[in-house]
Amino acid sequence: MDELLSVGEVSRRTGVAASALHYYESIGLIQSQRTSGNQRRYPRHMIRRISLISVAKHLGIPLADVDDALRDVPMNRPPTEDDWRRASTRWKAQLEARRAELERLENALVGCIGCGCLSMKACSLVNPHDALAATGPGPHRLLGDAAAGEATRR
Amino acid sequence: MDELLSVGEVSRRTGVAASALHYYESIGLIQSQRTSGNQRRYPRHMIRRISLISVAKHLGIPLADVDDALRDVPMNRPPTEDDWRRASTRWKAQLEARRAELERLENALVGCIGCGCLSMKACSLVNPHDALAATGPGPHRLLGDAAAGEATRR
DNA sequence: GTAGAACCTCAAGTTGACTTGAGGTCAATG
DNA sequence: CATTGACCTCAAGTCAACTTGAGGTTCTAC
Repeated sequence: MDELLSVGEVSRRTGVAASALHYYESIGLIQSQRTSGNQRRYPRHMIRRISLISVAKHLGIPLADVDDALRDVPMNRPPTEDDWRRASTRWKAQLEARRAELERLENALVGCIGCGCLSMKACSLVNPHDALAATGPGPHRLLGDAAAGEATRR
Repeated sequence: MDELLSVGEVSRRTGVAASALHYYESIGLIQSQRTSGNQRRYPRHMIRRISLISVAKHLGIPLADVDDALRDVPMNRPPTEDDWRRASTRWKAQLEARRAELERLENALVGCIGCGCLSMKACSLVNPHDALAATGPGPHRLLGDAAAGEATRR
C-alpha cells in the first residue's frame, strides 16, 4: 500500500531526470528515505510534489519560490487535503499575479498594441498607477506592482 | 521628434540595467545607433520593445523565445501596427499555452487538490489525453501537450 | 577647457538549475 | 552467485542571463 519507488521509477513517472531529483533533494525541495544500501526510496505522495515542481519549473517559476510555496507541505507523511489547501492559498496570490501579468503581456501585444494606442501614452494597461509619471512623459511600464517595486528597490 | 535616448536614459525608463541592454544587444535582441563617439543612442520606439522583453523576462520566458517572437518586428524604423499584429499572432499561441498551464497549476493546487480528488487518478486536469496511460496506473502529468512532448523527446 | 558623470569594450565572475563523468556499490535475475 | 543494470557520491562542466571590474573614452556643464 505504501510501496516505495526508486529514483528511476519516479523519474519515469514524473518526467523529471534522476539528476534533477538529486539536485532537488540537495536543496531541500524534496526528501527521500533510504534503503539499507543507501538507495533513495520515495513514498508515493512525493510524486505529486515532484509533479507540481515540474510544472512550476516549466512555467519559469524559480525553485526558490516553489520551495517557499511548498514549505509547509509535509514530506514525511502524505499531505492532507488541508495541508494542500494551506499551501495553495499561500501560492495562489503569486500565481494569480503572474497570470495577470501574462494577460497584460498578451493584451499589450494583441489588444493595446493592436488597437491603435501604439504610443502607449493613454493606455491604462501600461501605466496602471502612474507611479513613474513624475519621470516625464513617454511610455513607462507594462509591469505590475510587484515588478515596479522590484525595479525601484534596487 | 525622433530624439535619441542614451543607454542610461533607456535604463531609467524601462527599469532594465544598462549592462542588460548591452547584453541584449550582444545577442541581437535589440539594436542601437551610435554617436560619432561610439555611444549608444536608442530611438524612442525601442523602449516598447525593451519593455516587452522586460515583462517577458519577468515572467520567466526565455530570451530565445522572446527573440523568436520579436524576430519580424523591425528595429531600424518604428514598427507599424501591422508589424506588431503579425508578431502578436505568432506569440499569442505560446502565451496562451503558458497561461493555460498556469491555470492548470492553480487548479491543481486549489481546485483539483483541494476538491478531494487527491489521488489524482480520475482528475481530468492531470491526465488530459491519457497519453501516458500505457505506462501503468498512477498519477502522471500536470503538464500540457508541449511539455509532454518535451518530456518524451529527451 | 577641464572636471566629473556617463559611456565604451572586453574578460571574468555569479547565480540558478541542472548534466556529465569518474569511480565505486546495490539489487534482481538466470 | 555472478552479472548487469540501476544506483551512489562528489567534483566539475554547462547554459542562460546577467553583473562586475579594469582600463580607457566621450559628453556636458561650468
